[in-house]
Amino acid sequence: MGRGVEWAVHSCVNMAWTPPGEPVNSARLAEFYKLPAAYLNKQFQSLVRAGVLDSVSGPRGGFLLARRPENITVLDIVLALEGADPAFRCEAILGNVPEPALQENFARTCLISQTMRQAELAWRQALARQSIAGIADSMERRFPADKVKVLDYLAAE
Amino acid sequence: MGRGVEWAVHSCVNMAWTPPGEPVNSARLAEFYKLPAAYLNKQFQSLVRAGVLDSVSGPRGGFLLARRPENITVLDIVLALEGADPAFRCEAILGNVPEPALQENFARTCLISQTMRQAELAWRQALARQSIAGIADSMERRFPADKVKVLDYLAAE
DNA sequence: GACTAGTTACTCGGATAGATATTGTCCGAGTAAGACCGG
DNA sequence: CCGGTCTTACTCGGACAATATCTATCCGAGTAACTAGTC
Repeated sequence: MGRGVEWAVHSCVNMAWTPPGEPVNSARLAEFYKLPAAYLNKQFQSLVRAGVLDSVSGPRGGFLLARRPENITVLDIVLALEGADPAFRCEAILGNVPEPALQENFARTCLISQTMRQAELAWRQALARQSIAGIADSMERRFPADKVKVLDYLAAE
Repeated sequence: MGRGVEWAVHSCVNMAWTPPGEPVNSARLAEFYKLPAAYLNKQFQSLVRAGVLDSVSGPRGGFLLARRPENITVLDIVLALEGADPAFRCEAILGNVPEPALQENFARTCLISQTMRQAELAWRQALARQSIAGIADSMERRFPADKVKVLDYLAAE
């Protein structure tokens, strides 16, 4: 899994903390986390294309959540950055076997493919259960001062 | 996920079908599935290092399951080929933030890392539930003739 | 003081290199089978 | 005919390229804010 996922989730949590409608400067975020600014920017572009973020150009521009944080899941972010295709692609190598009879049987009910799909489904469901709002709320409840500090840092200067 | 996983699982199922103690020729398997022989061989080497397969050198050599197929799960194969490290590596970028107070708080209970770990755990559990024996049995029960054909092809010539 | 036009600086966006992991290939070390020879 | 030795061919094993993907960087297009000038 790409490392940009971690950055993106943290960034989205911060965006959930900022006042709605107010964009967050991506360079400032990168500085905050000591990340390569241009690359973080590139990751955000993928999120914009996926409809997770909106972008604002020009001075005092930046990125902001495209919808309410309750409706953005960790899965949305992962799929936006890693691609929506399943990690396990069944190439149906059993369709290549010399016996035509086997081709039909195997292709229809490839148990391996089924197993992989079930596992990946469980993985996606676990990620889909966690929303950005949920993470942001939990963090805020545990460490109330932190949200203020983050916002101060992003707003300062 | 590497494509070798699919090959390896299919191959292990076939090995579960062959008489115990009898190695399967890897080149013959590759020919059966129309796969690059040398690369399949390379994948098997990883499985040998992981203790999933045993290898037999020399004429009439090949690979065979290192333990009973009931005790080999799909997860074993995936971890052997993809590495046992979790796909999501928490780089603890929150440990880089300028505020020392935040470092401590976040590092201890990084909810994002927790979410990712839970998801991956669910994924692994799903894969660990399926054993090679289970897949082989299901296939055989559904299409009894197939096992015979596969064994014939591998044994022929 | 308020409005408008022009300038400026800032931010996203995609196009462009570099690093890393994956995929694929090749040849040598070791081995077991089979051939050959002698008893 | 049987046993032992030697040769031989076969298979794994790891070292070596090619390719794709991920990571990182740079500069241009577009935009909103700011400035200056005018009414």
